[in-house]
Amino acid sequence: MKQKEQSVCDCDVIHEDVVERVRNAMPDGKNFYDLANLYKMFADNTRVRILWALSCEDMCVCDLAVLLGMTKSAISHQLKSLRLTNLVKYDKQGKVVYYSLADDHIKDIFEKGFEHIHE
Amino acid sequence: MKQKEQSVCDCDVIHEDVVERVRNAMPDGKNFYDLANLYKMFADNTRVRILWALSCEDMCVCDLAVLLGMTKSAISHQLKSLRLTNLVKYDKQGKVVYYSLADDHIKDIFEKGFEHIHE
DNA sequence: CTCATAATTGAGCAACCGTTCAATTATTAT
DNA sequence: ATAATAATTGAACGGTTGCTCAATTATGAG
Repeated sequence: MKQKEQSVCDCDVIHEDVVERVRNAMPDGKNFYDLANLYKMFADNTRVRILWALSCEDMCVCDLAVLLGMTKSAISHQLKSLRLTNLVKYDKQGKVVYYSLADDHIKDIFEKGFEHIHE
Repeated sequence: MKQKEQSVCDCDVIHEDVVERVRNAMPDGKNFYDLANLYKMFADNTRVRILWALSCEDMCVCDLAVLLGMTKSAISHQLKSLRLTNLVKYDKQGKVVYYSLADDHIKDIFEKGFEHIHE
């Protein structure tokens, strides 16, 4: 049995071969960071409903607020997060800002999720 | 222009037809709640790495701790969350508990995620 | 039985997150 | 210019969350 490999870990390796194989196959840390950040956007009840609504039709902040029974401010804050992670884009026409999904294949992520919870 | 439809909302409907259509197509609230909870499990750097590692090979708590450079306690806490949401299952053999993905199609969720961040 | 080790557990704490509230910007209409 | 409205913004508050730490359970070895 081998000594611990990282100072932060409090135990010995039990299956050194397994750990080595998985470690070698493991993508770079940045990938997981980005992946977790992507899923964070789907991990909130408000955001996931906004994204789903936009997968139906483009909508403005007011319409989303009415649809979800929330304030424009709350919706706007969430839309900002979604903008910063490039999940939605916007189109200002006069006073009204129309939001839409940044790319169609975001719907695929929904589908996979719904598939999983309906089993 | 129509009056606000829910007391919590602070504005009028701009596109009544859009809101109506989306509202009618919208799945039940419970679906979004479950969906958000599912994605929450992928929305943390530690959990997403655990899930990915388990998609490679079954592993015990110690191995995961060594692989990720974390304490057994931290890993065990996260595995509990993953157990409670039915994403992983475990198999105790003597003192060692082996964890594995609850079902193979969890990998599909990864694929969709990686597809999106690599564009 | 006693000891070592794998794993779990609960309390506590710091960091993060989502909403509210009030103020502000931008645009249109009068 | 003034008023009204769509939207954004930043601070603040309360709730949640992920890790640490110490204690505990469970199993196997000597």
